[in-house]
Amino acid sequence: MPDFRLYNTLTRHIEPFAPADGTTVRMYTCGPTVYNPAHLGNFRTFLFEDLMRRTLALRGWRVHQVMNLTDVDDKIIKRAHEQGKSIVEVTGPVIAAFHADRVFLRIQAAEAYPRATDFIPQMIALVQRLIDRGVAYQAEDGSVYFAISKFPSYGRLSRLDTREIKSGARVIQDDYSKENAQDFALWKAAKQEDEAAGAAWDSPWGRGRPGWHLECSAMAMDLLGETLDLHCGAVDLIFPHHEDEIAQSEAATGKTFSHVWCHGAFLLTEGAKMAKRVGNVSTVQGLREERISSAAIRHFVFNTHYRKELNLSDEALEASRQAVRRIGDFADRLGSETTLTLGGTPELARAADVAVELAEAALFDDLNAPEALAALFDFIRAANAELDRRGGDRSAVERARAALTRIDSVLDIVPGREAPDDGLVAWVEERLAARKAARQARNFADADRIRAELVGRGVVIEDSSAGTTWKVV
RNA sequence: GGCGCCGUGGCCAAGUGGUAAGGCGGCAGACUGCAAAUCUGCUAUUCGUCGGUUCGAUUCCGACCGGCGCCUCCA
Repeated sequence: MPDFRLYNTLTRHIEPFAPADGTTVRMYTCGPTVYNPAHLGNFRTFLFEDLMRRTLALRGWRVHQVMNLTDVDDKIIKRAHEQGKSIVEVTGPVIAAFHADRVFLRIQAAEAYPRATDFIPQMIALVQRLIDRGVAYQAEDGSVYFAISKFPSYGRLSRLDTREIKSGARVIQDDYSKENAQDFALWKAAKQEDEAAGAAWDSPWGRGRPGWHLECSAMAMDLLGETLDLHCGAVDLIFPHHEDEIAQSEAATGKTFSHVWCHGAFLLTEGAKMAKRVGNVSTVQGLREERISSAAIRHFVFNTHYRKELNLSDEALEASRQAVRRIGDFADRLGSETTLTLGGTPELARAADVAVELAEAALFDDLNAPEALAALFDFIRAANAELDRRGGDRSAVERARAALTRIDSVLDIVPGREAPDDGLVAWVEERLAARKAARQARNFADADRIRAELVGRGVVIEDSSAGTTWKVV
């Protein structure tokens, strides 16, 4: 069994990883708050989690991933209020857009996408459990808070246990009801707007709604059990969100909430964190309109290690677009009947084996996708050179195909080829026939004119001894 | 102020205590009628700066410079 290692935020070390039961990884990933379409920064995290689940699968484990959809929170209620809608009316279309973007980016579906509003009873039960254990209390304002003073290991994940608010920190809101400024809300007493937006539920503490941290704990434990193998998110969730999840979960169960915590780094634009409040966001929809392919976006994201900040730029995106073009050409070549007929060499088969071995080793070592990409490109160069030799061995070609398929089962960066419509095919074939005749007559002026005509409609041709192939770009 | 991350060729980006993967771009060559694709060669004596440890540091330690993030609800 190959090693599998992950960087655990809890210990700040790369350590061996395996699911507790030896077969299925139970993984919780913090999903979007659905008040606004997710931006590319959000999706960098979801792509990191996609890389995670695919790599776990490559390693041979089953994956049970849960990603929550936060469909009740301050911003959603505010938006509902502004638009005179209920929170459901606000979140419905945003959730649909999220999945559309997710599918476009080839992010595999998680096993479950629970919505916070569908788990209110479980959340209430969790709050009750915490009150019963004496670690939560209802304050004068009707809200229920978690008393961090009752949870000694609070701050272990974020290492901010001796926190003090100093200049430079965001100013804390006055909240007279809490016993301690650092206590966080489990259950928020309903306000007028909450009721109006359909964001209030009955509870033993009166009408109210769940706090943000509470929902993740309640849903994770309900769907995956009280101890998870893995919990993922972006670095900004380390504090307070994940810290608070640990506190309320472990205070309630007395068990470890998650063995391993993994956090992805930010996507930056113009040197600053991409965020709605900074106003420098790029959306998946926007990139689609610029005709940036999902393969190029995946390459761009996976070309940098998930724990390192990544700057979005046109230059980097263009480089990824070209890199992915090369991968696509190679995939086409490898997949063609002609290539199978011409066959490969023993060296081709060997290169395929080496590529798989190196890519797996890289991915299993804390998801080193950049190194896996390097292995893939080494393979592409070696394989192209070997294919030029027409070794005649079909099995070598099949082995190379299998290698590409295996590596791409994680990266999924072979660009898709949309099947051209029949009309275009007929036209291109007629033009190519005319060009062939012109070339045979050594009338290169006409031949080049036809080629320019094809390029004008986005058709690029490639002559080889085996004939002329074409593709739409 | 506290905690933490980062700084590698024109651009993007891996990496190791023993002398720098890969991609994009560029240059030259092969192939081609010309292209395209592909292949071959070249493109960092050097890894922010200055010290220290070491036989040896880009990799460990310290200082400094520069960039970024978190410090209560932001992926």
